[in-house]
Amino acid sequence: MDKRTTSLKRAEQTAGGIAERLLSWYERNKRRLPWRNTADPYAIWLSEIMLQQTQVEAVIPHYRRFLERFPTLEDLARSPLEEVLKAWENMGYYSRARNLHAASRRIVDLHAGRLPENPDELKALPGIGPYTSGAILSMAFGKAVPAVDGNVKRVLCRLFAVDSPLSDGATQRFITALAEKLVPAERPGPFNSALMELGALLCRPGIPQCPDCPLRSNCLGYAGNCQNRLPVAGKKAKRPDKEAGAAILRDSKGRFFIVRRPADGFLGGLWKFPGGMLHPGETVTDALKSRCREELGISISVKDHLMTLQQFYSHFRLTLHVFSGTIQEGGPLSPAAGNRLWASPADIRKYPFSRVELRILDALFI
DNA sequence: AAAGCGGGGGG
DNA sequence: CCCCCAGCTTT
Repeated sequence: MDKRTTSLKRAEQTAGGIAERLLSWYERNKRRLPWRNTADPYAIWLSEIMLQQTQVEAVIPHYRRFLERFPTLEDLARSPLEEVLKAWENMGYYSRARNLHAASRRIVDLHAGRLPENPDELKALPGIGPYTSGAILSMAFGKAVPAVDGNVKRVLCRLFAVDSPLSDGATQRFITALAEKLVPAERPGPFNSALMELGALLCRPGIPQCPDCPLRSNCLGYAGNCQNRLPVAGKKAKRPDKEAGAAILRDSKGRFFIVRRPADGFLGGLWKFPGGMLHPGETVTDALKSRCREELGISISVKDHLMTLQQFYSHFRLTLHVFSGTIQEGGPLSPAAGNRLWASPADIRKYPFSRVELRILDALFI
């Protein structure tokens, strides 16, 4: 019989015992997390979006602040995107905020303000994929569907000694099939949370804490002493180095000239200081003048070097040279006035910025 | 299937 | 330096 078929059969046969021991362990060892105290589908949805590729400890303060600022789905839907991005500031992956906002409006318009309870309608909402759909359905609506995140993939790879690369689509489908066999009809939400909690607390990347594991007797990885080598990762992409310039342009009143980034691109919708990437062989001064000319239609002169910052992003590493400067000609507020403005030191932190701009403001004591 | 998309924690 | 993190969307 096919190896994966055997594993699926094994999953089906052992599912009951696994769920029982895992849930028992979970009740005794689970962390107290803010989103575990609510039954509000909106709050659960919000937590799952925030937790995408983001560690629990980093999410907690943002989650509390966000719910305080937008207590209900309706509050979120009727607020401007700018305020949602401000609440998302410093969390990264800002498309999550844009999608959350867009989805909230769609839910109000098409679903009477309530999150839909079927997978197809959920996954049709922007920002909700297979994992988040499963998490909402099981945790908010009690449906017996899996929620397969990075933790669950790692746990199941070890539990069933899956040694094919996780980057492979077929492996991912197989893991999901295993999870479907395991998720119980009773308490599917806590079961999914428990599987993730096991991955976060014991079955961690690298060397897992097998002696404490409630599923050790079921674990084929432990039995074969290959748990430390699983899961098998795919190949990783190298991050290129990039260089950019930013110009701090102030008017006679001391206000800062800031520009809003395009809505759907890198750090989309957030504000920045004018400037951009250096082309090969270009000096910072030339790049600043050219990018301001090309993107804003303004002519600037570049004065003093203020600072140089390094910022790491998911797919490249940026060195950002920050210079002061002045606007020579070209009315900065026309024609695209909606995407550029003068911000006073008292007002500037009301606009959403990414991490690197916040570091510049900090360094300038603004 | 691969790339684009942030920021932070930990080894 | 590396890895990983309660992933999704676009190409």
